[in-house]
Amino acid sequence: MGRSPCCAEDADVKKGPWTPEEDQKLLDCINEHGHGNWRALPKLAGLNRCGKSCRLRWTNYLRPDIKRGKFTEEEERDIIKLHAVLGNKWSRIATHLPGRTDNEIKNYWNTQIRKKLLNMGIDPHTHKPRTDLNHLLNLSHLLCSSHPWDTAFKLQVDAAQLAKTQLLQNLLNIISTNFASQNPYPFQGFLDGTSTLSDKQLAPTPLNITENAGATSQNPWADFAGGLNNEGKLGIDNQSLITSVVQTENPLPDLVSESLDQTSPINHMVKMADAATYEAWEKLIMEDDDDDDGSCWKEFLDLSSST
DNA sequence: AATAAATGCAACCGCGCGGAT
DNA sequence: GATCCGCGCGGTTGCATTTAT
Repeated sequence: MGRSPCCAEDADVKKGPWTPEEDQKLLDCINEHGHGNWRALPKLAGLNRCGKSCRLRWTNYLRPDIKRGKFTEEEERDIIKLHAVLGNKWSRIATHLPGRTDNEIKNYWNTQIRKKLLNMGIDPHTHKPRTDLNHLLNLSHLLCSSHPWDTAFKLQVDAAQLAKTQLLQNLLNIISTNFASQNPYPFQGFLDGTSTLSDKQLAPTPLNITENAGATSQNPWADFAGGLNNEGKLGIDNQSLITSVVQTENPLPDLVSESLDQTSPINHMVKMADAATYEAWEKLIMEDDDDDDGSCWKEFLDLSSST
């Protein structure tokens, strides 16, 4: 025979929100006896609750090391980076964010980050650009003709902000171009040195903001230098931004998707990847984050929330 | 001010893994 | 080796609060 059933099978245990009295009982009990055996704990604490419910209350709310309050930008970046490698492994992600619970991170992802990524044109499942045309059209619409800076306003708009917006638009152009040519990894060339973009394409070219703002470029990089300085050179913010974007795309293995095609070879590879591989990627990402000033995600998230 | 809709979050549900019997 | 269950996890639900109309 195995063990006896948990929670005394359909016992009339209380469910729903915890009262302060219940919290105190649970705290007192754990302080006195620890929480080695969740099943036995409710009885020990004098609680009419399932052990599972007690464990959840402790890990998600009562634990003394839980950090309360809003997520910082750094935490947000870490979550995004880790999610790109680990997928919805919230508990694994939580191990890199001291004081945050998996439940809290999961909720934050679903309510905040997910929306931001979608607004940025990034698929939150794959961390790759969204390819549906409707979205690209909507984003382009937002960035271009219908935007308030269509007329005199654009003469006054902050040049750096405009540069960022144009950069995003150009990135979308590149992405859509590469997708159109069946290239699922638009930044792969930067990784292996076989970039399909020439130095000429990458080089900044002068741009008349008043004429070109909102125009759709045939060459994705041709008017990349929007918002540049008087010499027509790319501003340092944009240089670091594009570098960050490329670097952020590069270090990752095939990204984890929640909706992987079960028959695809890639999915098979993902399944076969051993835990050590992912741990190595986790480590790499977190180390990379130490060296990174975080400008990439911050810029993107700021930009996203301002549109 | 009243109501509806949207949002955020705590808690529950169900499943899989691994250990105990 | 087979069976059973504790535990932890990810997904989902439901309620309270906030925002929009």
